[in-house]
Formats: sequence, structure tokens, C-alpha cells
Amino acid sequence: MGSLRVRDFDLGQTLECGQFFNWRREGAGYRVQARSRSFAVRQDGDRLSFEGADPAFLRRFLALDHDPGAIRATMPRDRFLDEAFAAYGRLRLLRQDPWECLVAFLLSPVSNIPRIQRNLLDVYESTGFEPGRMQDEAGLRRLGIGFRARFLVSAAKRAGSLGGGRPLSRLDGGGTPTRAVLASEAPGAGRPSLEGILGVGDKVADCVSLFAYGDYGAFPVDTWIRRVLRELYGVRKPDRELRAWGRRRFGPWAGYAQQWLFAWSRESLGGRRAARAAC
DNA sequence: CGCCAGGTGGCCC
DNA sequence: GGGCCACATGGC
Repeated sequence: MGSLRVRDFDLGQTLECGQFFNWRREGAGYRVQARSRSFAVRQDGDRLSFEGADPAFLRRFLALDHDPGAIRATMPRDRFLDEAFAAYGRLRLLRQDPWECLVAFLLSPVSNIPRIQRNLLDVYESTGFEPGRMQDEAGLRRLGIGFRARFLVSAAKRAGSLGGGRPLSRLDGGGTPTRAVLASEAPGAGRPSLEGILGVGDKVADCVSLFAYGDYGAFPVDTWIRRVLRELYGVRKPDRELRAWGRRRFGPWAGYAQQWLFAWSRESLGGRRAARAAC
């Protein structure tokens, strides 16, 4: 049983905000499966307790080296961002495994967070995310993932070139977290091309860049972000321009702004029905 | 029942 | 290149 002190960090926000899905509630905390590990983790105030992973791994995976206040300070004054940050500013963008992250977001199109999570846990239980066990489209379809089954098959065929199924060495080494991380993370460095994989469009590619390749300037545009920009910021443009707009407005850490706004909008904007009723 | 959901691919012009 | 539409399945 390990233990770690944390600052400006919220494990619940971090795991449940919709960036990562391979977790379950367990006791007073969570059971997490990531990067070929299964570990239990819980938070009590500023104390993080865990079992099944070492402190260096957790510091890196949970991005405990990121300083939310410093990140917020790189962005412009913005009342919507202030609200989102107040509500969700203690989440961290995890350093996910690229293959696991890709699989998760290939399940995301025209779905919703609870269902994505259910689907992902089912796919994990059924295949362990091993590419060799993800070639049977009909079998995958039986898990209830619908047309997304062929996306997984397409990705599994290319998994080798993505490091599919293998743990990442740079993380396993437990590199020293640096306080200079604000300047040291190279945007999008090292992301192999996802071109040719069915189901990978701008949105999925941006999510993988942001959540697994450290491209913290990435600004994935989905239905929620589109609504935030339209209904709050009054920006109405094609998605392609919204991505660029987000990068430009929020800067090299725009991905954090995106995630704060995303998480906040889901509760504050409410469902489409609620929005319509309000009119 | 009808509509919508962390989009994408394949058409049409 | 923008504007449609189907795509499986589930929730409301």
C-alpha cells in the first residue's frame, strides 16, 4: 500500500470527466486498468492511497506534475473558463497509453459517456485490448458496440505500428517529474499517423493527441464544445475552424481549457431537452 | 414511437 | 470543400 500527498488534485474529477474509461468504483476508491497495470487508488483529502502501482508511475500517469493554477494562468481572462475552472480545475489530463486511448475513442462516435465506458469495459473484458483478439467483427458487435466494431477491427490491423498492446517504456521508467513541465512538453511530438484507420477523424485524432501524446494544445471539438462555443462564446463556425479557434484563444494548454469546459458544460448546459425547454 | 447521442465515411453538387 | 445521410444501439 503506497501513499502520496497531492495538491489541487481531484481523483474523482480526473477519472470521471470522460477522458478515460477503464475504471470501476471499488470500495471508497477506484480500480484502474491502464498501461498493463491494474491498481486500486483512493483519495482522502490531500492523501492518495494506492496498491498495485508504484509512486513514480502514478505521479506520471495522473500528471501530478501539472500545476492547474499555472496552466490556468497561461490563458486569457474569461468568465466562462473561470466558472469551468472553479468547478473542474482539479482534474488532470492523464498520460494514457496511445493504443488504449485510441480504442476508447473509436467507441465514442454518436454515443455518450456512460455507454462508452460500458462498451470499453466489455471490450476490455472480452479482448484485453490485444489486437489479435480484436479481429472478429461479428464477435465485437455482439458486445453492443454497433457500427464501431469495424473501427476496432481496422485499428487492430494497424496496432503494431502504434505500439498496440505493449506498455510504454518512457512511462515504465518513471521519469522524474519536472516543475518546468509547462515548457518541456513538446506538442504532439511522436504521434504516429492514424491515417487510414476507419473511424479516426479530426475529433478522435485530437483526443488521442491530447490524452496520449501530450499535445496539450489540441482542442477536440465535439457536440458539447460546439454548444459551449456557440451558446456562450457566440462563435459559430465549422468544426475545423473551431479547433483552430480553441488553440488560438487558449494557447499551448488549450486541451485543459477544453476539458474544463467539456466537463462543466455537461452539467451546466444540461441535456438538449433542457436547453430547448429553456427557450 | 421518435429523437438524440465525445463522429465518421461516402455520397452529392 | 460544404451539405446531406446512414450507421447500431440504448436511453428517455
